[in-house]
Amino acid sequence: MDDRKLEVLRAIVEDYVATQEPVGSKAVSQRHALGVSAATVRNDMAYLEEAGYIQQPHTSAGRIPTAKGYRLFVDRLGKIKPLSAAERRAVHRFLSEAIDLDDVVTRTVRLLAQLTHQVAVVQYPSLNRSSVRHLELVSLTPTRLMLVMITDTGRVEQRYVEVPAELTEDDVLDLRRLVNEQLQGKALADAPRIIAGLAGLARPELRATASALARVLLESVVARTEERVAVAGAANLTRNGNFFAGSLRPILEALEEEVVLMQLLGRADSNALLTVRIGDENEVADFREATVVTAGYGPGSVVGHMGVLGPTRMDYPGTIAAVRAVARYVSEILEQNR
Amino acid sequence: MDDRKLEVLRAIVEDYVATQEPVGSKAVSQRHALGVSAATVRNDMAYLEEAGYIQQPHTSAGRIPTAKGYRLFVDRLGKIKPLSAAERRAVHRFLSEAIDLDDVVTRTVRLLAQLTHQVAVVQYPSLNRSSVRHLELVSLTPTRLMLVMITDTGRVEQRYVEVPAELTEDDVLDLRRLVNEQLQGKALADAPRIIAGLAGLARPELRATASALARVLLESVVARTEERVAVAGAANLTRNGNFFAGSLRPILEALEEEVVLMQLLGRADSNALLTVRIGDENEVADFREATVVTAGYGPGSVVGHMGVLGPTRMDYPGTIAAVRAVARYVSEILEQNR
DNA sequence: CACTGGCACTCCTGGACAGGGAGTGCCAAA
DNA sequence: TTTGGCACTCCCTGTCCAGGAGTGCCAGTG
Repeated sequence: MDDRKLEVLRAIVEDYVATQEPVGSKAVSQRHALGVSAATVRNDMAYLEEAGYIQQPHTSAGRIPTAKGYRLFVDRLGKIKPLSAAERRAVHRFLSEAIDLDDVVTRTVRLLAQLTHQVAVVQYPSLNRSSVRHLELVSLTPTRLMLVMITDTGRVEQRYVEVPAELTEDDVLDLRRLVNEQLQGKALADAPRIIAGLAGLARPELRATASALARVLLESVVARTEERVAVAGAANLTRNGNFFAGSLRPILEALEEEVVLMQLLGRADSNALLTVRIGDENEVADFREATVVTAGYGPGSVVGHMGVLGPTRMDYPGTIAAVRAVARYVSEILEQNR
Repeated sequence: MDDRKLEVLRAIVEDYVATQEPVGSKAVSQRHALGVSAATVRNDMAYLEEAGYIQQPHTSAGRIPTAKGYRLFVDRLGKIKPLSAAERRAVHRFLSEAIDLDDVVTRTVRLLAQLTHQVAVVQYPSLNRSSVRHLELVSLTPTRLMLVMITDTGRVEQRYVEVPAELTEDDVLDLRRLVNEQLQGKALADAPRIIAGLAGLARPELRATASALARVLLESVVARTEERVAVAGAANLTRNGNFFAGSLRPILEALEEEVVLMQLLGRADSNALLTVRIGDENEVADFREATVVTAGYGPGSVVGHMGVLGPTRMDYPGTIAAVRAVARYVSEILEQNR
């Protein structure tokens, strides 16, 4: 494949992204300094179409890139355009004002939506890869406890525990000491094993209570694990004239399904720094017309993913840069809070 | 105003809500057993239009209700149609499976969206009207604490506290005892006053630390107070053919602005059990074409509001019934968790 | 051999226009 | 007060036509 043909493809992608209209040979030869005439561009375009990189919505219309064309653009042509210094400062400032972990996630998702003008999705740090920092037991009534678990990513989970017998202050202290001794510093992935043996270690008269506690602990470790996601920027779906072929309906519905969102982000179990899934490359049926750009984040190892969802005709260099930059800053912040 | 005229208005509202098309005199006289001819209905319609209850999109079209018409319908004509027994059971079951307060809110908002086929908004229980049940201090590093506040509505707030001096275990115990002694059981509304005096009560060598702690406490009591809202069912905006005149854009944007949502729900500072704001009655400009049905909820006193947002041409009896029923169940659940 | 200008062809788009239909307002009669 | 009749208005749909943009192909040129 010719160098010039690649340039023609780039021109088509860039113009189409900018104008949202099929781009013709004349426009390409004029607006991009290729040094050849429109007729030559036409020949190249015929080749590119034959090869499946571009297509015509109908005869006598200009060309638009196919998913395969965008893929080539992303892989070989798109230089990532870094954020401006001002943008970087703004990102940094905004994120460093966060008051707790939830706030970091909330701010991140808004920031991504705003920077990219697209729908942003951020996964809350997965519990799986974090470890227990502290467990707190608070007695509410004699037969009711509140269990609060704090992880090293700063996440807090709380649960009510109904216990079978009345507890004294000392009982609660005992239990608190026990669970902390056993679980503090342990990875959540290992927790279920440890929790299973918990009841056996308690004083005989506290066995029943300890096993009720163990049951709830297990739930809160296992059940809610990496379920939560934050979404922002749904309004951006209406930019550029409702880009999704049909209605917004299925997209808006999918955006409220946590399971779907997890698929969207999560399949990137790869540790790749950044993933771009274009059109058909998406496994989620509703997003076959969309592009998803995701990145992992976390202090050292990856504890979650974030990304944006937009039309295949998106500004790839800009979007990729934004996602990458934000993921890095968030990772830094988590690192500091370690 | 004639009884029959009211019946005509009801017929117009019901048919328009059902079909989404202007309704003509013939349809009214045929489908609703009024026992009069179309010509008579036409006379009544002329009157209703004169009085501002209905209007014509253009000459030679049927009539559609105005906001004033809906208002009359709601006030005088709409018998609320209660949920079916099956629905009530489903609501109860779904809500009682919630595992903590956040989960109650999440489930509630989804439930409302599903029951009403509209956009649902639920305010997290306001901190203002709740009181402190327990404060927990966990030392993370010698100069860093985590503060966890548990309120009697079951809400948990966490914050990091950077302290100026290194703390021993005993120091932390001391501080924990102090803040709990002072704040436990106190209403959050009274908390700022108490917090102000906190530093003065600490041992001299802990003064600086106590005042850092007080500062953070104050923030977490005041700042985040009743800021959070949950939204669900945005996809329902696309039902019935994009009901909002213009694009969905401003609506979707408004739904991501917590401030706007609070206005939407909050203005109902009235303790009215249920509020219906139709069209212009809404103070938020973006929702002038919409109807908002809200209800307060809480154990005994109102601690938050919930509601749905939909087109003025909504199924009022059904929607009102659903909002009322859900608000009641949620209140019951909070009551139990007291 | 690659590039270029010219030309006929295709197909979308928007405006103009007419016919059909639904609904109204008014009037005279019961 | 109600009713049937009738003329009128206006929207909606489909058709037609001209204009425009873009293409493919071909023959000519360096």
